[in-house]
Amino acid sequence: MSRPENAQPERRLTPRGAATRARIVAAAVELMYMKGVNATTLDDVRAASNTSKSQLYNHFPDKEELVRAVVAARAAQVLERERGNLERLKSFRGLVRWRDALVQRNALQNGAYGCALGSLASELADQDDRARATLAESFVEWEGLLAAGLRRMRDDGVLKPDADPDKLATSLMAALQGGYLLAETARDIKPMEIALDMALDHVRSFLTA
Amino acid sequence: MSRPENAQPERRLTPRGAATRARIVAAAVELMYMKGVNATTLDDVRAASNTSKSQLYNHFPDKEELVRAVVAARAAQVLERERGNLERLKSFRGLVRWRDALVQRNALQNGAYGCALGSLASELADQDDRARATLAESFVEWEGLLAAGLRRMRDDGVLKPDADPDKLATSLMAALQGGYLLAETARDIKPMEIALDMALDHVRSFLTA
DNA sequence: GCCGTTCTGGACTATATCGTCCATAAAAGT
DNA sequence: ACTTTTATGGACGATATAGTCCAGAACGGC
Repeated sequence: MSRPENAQPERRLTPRGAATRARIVAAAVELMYMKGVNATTLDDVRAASNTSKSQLYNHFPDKEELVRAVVAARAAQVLERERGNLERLKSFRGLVRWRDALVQRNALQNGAYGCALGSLASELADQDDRARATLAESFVEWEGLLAAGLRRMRDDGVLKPDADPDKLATSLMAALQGGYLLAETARDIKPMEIALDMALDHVRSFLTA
Repeated sequence: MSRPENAQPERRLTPRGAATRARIVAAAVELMYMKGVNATTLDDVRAASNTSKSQLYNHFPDKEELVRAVVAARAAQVLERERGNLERLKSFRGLVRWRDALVQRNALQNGAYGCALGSLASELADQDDRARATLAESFVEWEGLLAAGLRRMRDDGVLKPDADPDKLATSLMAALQGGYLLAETARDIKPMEIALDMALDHVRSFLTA
């Protein structure tokens, strides 16, 4: 109650504390991506982050809150990257480059682990409603980046006037997520490429030239 | 070694034993769909199936094997259903009916839990390679049902000769899976409809008439 | 009906995992 | 410099969970 003007930081953090917290979250993000949320124990996180039990519980009241921090961190990270890839999108070639970057990145691990956001969503959506809500917002924002680019293309006359940027963005995102899942399961990038190429073809059908 | 001609049944099962085993698997299938595999405990399964610890371990050496049985059972179930929906597919309208059935079913739970196979795949693909392989085969078979229908359409002149049934099937499956995931996360069927409609539009672009 | 096999109930063990606690160290505020 | 707050290490406790075991009931083959 002493600092009513700022609800966010429950407590003051020294630089050292902030660094520890960041190390914990970074380790948890990585572990939960590779092993899954439920299969990652706090002891795994403690070991990987070179911290101790008291540090974990100093920063997070329980595992659920750590998971939420992981979701928030991962979402911020993915959106940051995608902002870089999409904020200047204004041509079909740009969309192809976007596709290529995602495929290439996923090819490095042969599709393993899937989409950093998608796998969290699949595991958490029916288990933690707050995490689900954050993930839902993140997908909306991600689609929003696509939609904004598509809208620019439409307004520039690259896409026909009847192209619906929002629906196209959702379609692209679904193809991407479905592609990730099939690639992860098959341990083969191919289905992801096919899925994205179909979605791109659909966008292409709205091209003016 | 006494029954080298049949590797499958490790042991004889009485009708009662078979019924118990089926009850265990059915309960586990349901629980793991709703709560996730790792979040489902053997005690949950025991209680839901009205069995005891010894019954669980009489039929499955460990949890991992139960999970594999769950994967196999769910895959068989989904493929059975999809066989019914797709084996007579031979028109675009049939494809639309297929889409509608899936959307309607998923709408009943507002998208919750996602695809019965997809959510298992997401959780298990990087955790149990045998489960992953089974799921990968199941997706291939599911796509195969779609591909067979699309091939019939092409051979009947409904689709143009340059339509690629396999690629179209993979695209449809990716759109379906991505749609499931977005719907599950948003708790809203809409993105699934949009994703499938785009994929159908893509098929439509190969229509002759 | 008898005998061996399968099936069942449930107590029991071992361990993994979450979470608590406290003494001490480090840092910040004044 | 001194006090207060924040950070740390790690022992400890409580519980959840996987897995074992065995005595006895039910069942199938003959």
